[in-house]
Amino acid sequence: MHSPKRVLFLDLVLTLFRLNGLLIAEGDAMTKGLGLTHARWKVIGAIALSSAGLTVPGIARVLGQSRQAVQRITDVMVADGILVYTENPKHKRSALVTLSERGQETYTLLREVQDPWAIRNTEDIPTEELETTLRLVRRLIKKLN
Amino acid sequence: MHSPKRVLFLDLVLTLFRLNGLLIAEGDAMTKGLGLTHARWKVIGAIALSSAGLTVPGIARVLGQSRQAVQRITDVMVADGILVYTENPKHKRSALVTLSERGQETYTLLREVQDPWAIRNTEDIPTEELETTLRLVRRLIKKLN
DNA sequence: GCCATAAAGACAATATATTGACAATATCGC
DNA sequence: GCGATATTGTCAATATATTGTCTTTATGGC
Repeated sequence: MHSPKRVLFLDLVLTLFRLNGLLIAEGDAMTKGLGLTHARWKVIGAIALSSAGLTVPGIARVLGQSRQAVQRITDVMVADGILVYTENPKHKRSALVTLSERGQETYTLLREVQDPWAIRNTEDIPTEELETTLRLVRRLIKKLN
Repeated sequence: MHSPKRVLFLDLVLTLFRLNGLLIAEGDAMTKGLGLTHARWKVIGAIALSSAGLTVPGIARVLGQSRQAVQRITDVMVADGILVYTENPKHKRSALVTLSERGQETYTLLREVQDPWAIRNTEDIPTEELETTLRLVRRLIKKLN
């Protein structure tokens, strides 16, 4: 059982855990001035990146967490006036979660720190490598579903 | 600011969050019979994969979390007889965290489910792609440090 | 060796996430 | 349409993680 891919894979998994933690810490540091926590900017980011519109369980699937955890944070964010539950034409019970006007302003501010950060982090990385990685990550996700 | 790499990167970050969650869920399902939780098998995995030996803050760095969170779980695992704090020749105060005899047995059982899983998940993925991804992930980690 | 700076353990407060369970409602194959 | 199955919202208990703070000790440059 000395498959080199086995070790490579387990190493990758561990390294992904680490990157995950660092990304969250980085995001929190970056958004400190905006009154956001990672639980919040993750939700905002997921909504913003989705073209179709997302329900609470949909956000949970995209973020890889339990729908209950997402429900909790979206409820708070709706109460805070950042998000709005809007009617879902495709599902009578499960509302679409959208950005309120204030939420959009917050997202604009988020983009102002996030965009330069994203560009800074990728300027010396070939597009091709980013694509390969994204493809592989998606492939792994498909296996785990 | 229509850098395609920007969108690619943000998409990657979100996708990594998702994979992270799925990996944890998968690991928990896989280790259910061993009485392990993800907080525990992550620590065991980190120790096992490190050749040098790790301290509590060292494990925290590898896993990308706070040293306090790791301290908490290692304290519990030492109390449970899975881990042992052993003297650290390189640092007088910060003990090395090692597997007890029972911890090693647990690790053996862990390997028995983990190895087939790792092989199964990579059998149709070229080694080269795994290496590219691991390299890119490491590169991002370095930037975020 | 000395000293400024960094690292580590410890404790507490709080935030976030998982898990399990239940009722209500959608969805989809037929 | 109908009915089995899956999904969703909700509530509660618990586990896990972050953050802030303080004290104690290492570490590394001089």
